[in-house]
Amino acid sequence: MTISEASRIQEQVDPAGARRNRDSAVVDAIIALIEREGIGIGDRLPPEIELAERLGVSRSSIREAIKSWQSLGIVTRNKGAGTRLSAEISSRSIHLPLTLKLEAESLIRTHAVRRPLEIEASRLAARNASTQERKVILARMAELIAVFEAAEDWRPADHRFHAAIHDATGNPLFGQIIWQIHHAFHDIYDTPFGKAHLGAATIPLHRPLAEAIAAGDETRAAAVTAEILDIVEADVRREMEGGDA
Amino acid sequence: MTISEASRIQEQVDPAGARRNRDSAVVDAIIALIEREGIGIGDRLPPEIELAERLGVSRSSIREAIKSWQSLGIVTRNKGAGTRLSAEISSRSIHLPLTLKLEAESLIRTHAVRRPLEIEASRLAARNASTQERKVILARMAELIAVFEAAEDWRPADHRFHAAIHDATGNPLFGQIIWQIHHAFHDIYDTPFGKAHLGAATIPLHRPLAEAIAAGDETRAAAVTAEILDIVEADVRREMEGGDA
DNA sequence: TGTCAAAACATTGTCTGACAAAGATTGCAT
DNA sequence: ATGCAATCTTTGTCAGACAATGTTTTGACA
Repeated sequence: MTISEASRIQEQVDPAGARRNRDSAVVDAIIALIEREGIGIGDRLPPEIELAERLGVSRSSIREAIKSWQSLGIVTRNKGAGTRLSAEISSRSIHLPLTLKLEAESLIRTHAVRRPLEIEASRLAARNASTQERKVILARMAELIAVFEAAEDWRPADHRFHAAIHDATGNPLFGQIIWQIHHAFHDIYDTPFGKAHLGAATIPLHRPLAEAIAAGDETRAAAVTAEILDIVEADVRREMEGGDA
Repeated sequence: MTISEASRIQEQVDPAGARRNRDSAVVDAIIALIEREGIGIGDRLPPEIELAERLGVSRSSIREAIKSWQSLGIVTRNKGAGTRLSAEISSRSIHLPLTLKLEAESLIRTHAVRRPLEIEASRLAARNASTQERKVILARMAELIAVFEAAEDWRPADHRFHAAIHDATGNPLFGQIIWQIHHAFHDIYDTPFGKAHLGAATIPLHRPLAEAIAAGDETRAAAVTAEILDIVEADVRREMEGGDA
């Protein structure tokens, strides 16, 4: 028995363990393969035909398994280009799909959820950030303000700044949830309400926020974050009314 | 042209509007069909073959479209029995798939996210609840304490109590997100850490919480909620260390 | 006539094979 | 080297078949 034969057998979908439907077994087998080969975010998965051969199932089954990952945002597929991993996945990943109804109120409601999360994230970052992470936050703040004053599009820099705060909480869930909430809406309106850059008035406030976190002042970090979010919410409400009228 | 022919044409997937991939077009077409036929939660969808014929695409395409709904928890499929809608879906639904990594820290991390959401929910409930909703919260609290003092399983009553608070926020997202987070973990450990009823010590605190919300005292509602969550978190940490040792 | 088991049917699950569409790569001419 | 065309690779869609498993109907029997 050659090595490749042995590995092929090891890779095959376990038919005995398929007390659930085969689909779960295929998903598990692909996850195991991903872990074994060390495929990370941005890397390509093997093509469907190869997966089908190695796992001993048909291409349809592979497609259906990967299809579910696509809708969960774990992979992106492109004709001719292959399938790439866009989020971490492992046997210990779980997925909680939220379905919510998009209505006039949705943006405000989403904001109401984001608000306590962002405030808590700022507080935790002020408490838990390492020296290195505090430096990164200050640096991102400097970049953001520079871009803003140059009158360029400051939103990418804004995202990087807030991502640095989320990283510094020591709890990746904050970043994930906030990012996904943002992402879900970004999918729908590319720029919400046309070209309005909501929250531009908050940019100067990002300096005291960064400084409060860097100084470990939880209370002040939370207060400034609340202030920023209030301004953004006011902007959103104004745009909504303006759009309706 | 017969009526059935006309409706068939009306139903067909619009090939011109398929600037995105066809899959989105198929999904949109099925959603339109669901809305037109008034299919609600628990109802059966037409069989795949019929959908394929009516929408003018192959059964594989139908399957892949519905597959993505399955992974999002919108439908459940059963061999021989058909496909049933298990969540509301409309052209105005959006889906927020969260993927999180399950590790030793997960329960604590999840709790850290739940904490600000629950506190904010209590605050909003105290501010926004209608008279009727305040009555419901008090009633649920009374039930909970009765069950607890009878030494029965109080967790269902606990869920109903907190669900009443979430309902009273006026923002369904709080209830959805908290419930789904809870549900995701419930899927994995049926009872976390065996039969331990974490947070039993918090039940007496539910009375002042309900009363604070009923009285509209935001500050006190938030404070009591924080106290409850602190006790639960301490319980979780104790169990985790006990389990490791 | 009522009940229960078996047969027929309906519906999703999987497989095979084929071609289309579009990105990636290669090789050639300049 | 560069640009362009041909070729290859990979995902997307289609068609048809059979398997697996609920659901409904039928029919025998008490």
